[in-house]
Amino acid sequence: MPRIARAQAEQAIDERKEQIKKAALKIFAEKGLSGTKMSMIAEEAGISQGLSYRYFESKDEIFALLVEEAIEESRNAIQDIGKLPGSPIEQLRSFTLHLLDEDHKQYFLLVQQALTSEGVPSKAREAIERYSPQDTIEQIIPIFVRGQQEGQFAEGDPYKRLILFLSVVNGLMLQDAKAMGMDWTQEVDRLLNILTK
Amino acid sequence: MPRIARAQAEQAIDERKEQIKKAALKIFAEKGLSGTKMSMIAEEAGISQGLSYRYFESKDEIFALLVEEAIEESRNAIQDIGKLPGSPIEQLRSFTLHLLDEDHKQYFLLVQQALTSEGVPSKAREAIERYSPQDTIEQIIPIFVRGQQEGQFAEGDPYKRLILFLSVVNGLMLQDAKAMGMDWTQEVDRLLNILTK
DNA sequence: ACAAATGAATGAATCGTTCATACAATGTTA
DNA sequence: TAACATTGTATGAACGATTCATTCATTTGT
Repeated sequence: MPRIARAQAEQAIDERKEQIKKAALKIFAEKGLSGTKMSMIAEEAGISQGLSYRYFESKDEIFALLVEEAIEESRNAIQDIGKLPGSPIEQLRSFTLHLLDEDHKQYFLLVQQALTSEGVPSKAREAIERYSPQDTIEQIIPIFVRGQQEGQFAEGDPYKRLILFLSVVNGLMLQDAKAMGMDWTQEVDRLLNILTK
Repeated sequence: MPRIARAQAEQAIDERKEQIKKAALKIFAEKGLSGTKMSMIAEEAGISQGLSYRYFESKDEIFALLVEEAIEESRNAIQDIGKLPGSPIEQLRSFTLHLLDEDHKQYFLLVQQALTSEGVPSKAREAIERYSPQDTIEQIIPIFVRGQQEGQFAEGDPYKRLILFLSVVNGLMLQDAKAMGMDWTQEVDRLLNILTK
């Protein structure tokens, strides 16, 4: 077989894999591990029932793979936040908008699902334990504290404030995912009012 | 059988029913219809697998019964809100605290589950259609509008604002139900910042 | 020819529901 | 009061319908 054809074939395979993963991510994020049926993924991807198994070993493999990617993504998103330009409020604002952004939203929700579901594959469990969302909060705390020192943010326990805030964001995403697709990105400033004074 | 003994027996039956319903409500609110197994209800109630069926026809019957009760509750809670003393903010504050109150929280979540689950028993579906949470918002809108006129609340489409607010409250409850039981009631004023200016 | 794709078929697991059995409380008889 | 009978309550193992991940015989496209 010629090199070129082989390379093309491999690329086609990768594209299919991506297509399936993208569909799976959407459903997993919304419905959780046990709530997602392979048939749903197939339908979302526009392929037949069985085809996923040409590209992946099992449902669990897909889930674990996505969780690992989600964590990787999350890690990247957070590393940058402190280096963003602007005041603490603007930094948090960018970060929140980033979270609410379609792709990241799904990753975020996926990790939530992995945290609250039963029977999560061990591969995924380990990945989460290695980098828990607890760490997310601890990364953001310095920004919040700086905001307090500069007088923009309300006083009080930063940890508790941020938990509240992230819970709200999380809840909003879930709500959004289920019910009508309202666009909350316009309302981020209202949400930030929870933190400011 | 003497009157007295019979009356006692009937009361015992009612108590058992309540015990089972209470357990079921807790689990249904948290896990939804299909997420709740009869075994979970039994465990929560501290009884054996099969006993629920001496007191209820089926899982669906229990669910539908609870949904009807929840709607009844909800209707009552909302009727009063306009008559509460104080400014619009204080009225909304009372209302929110009321929602977050343990029992009502579970009813509130149950209705949400009924709204977003598949395969909801027709009895429950009809009850919800008769009195949807849409109405909840419409009942609250006058209060919000008054708040806007008096300058306490931010400008903008009241409907959208309240959807946002209730979504946030809802999300918080779900979060709360899943993760550690943090007490958010202290944070209600922060949440109300979403609505005020 | 051959890989890609299909979707019906499989079979294991899940879970609502039932049922044979045990138990406790009350009633009956002597 | 003691022995027995009766009734309603509770258990948890077993049943059977259904669901769903996975497989595979077949078709499609190149």
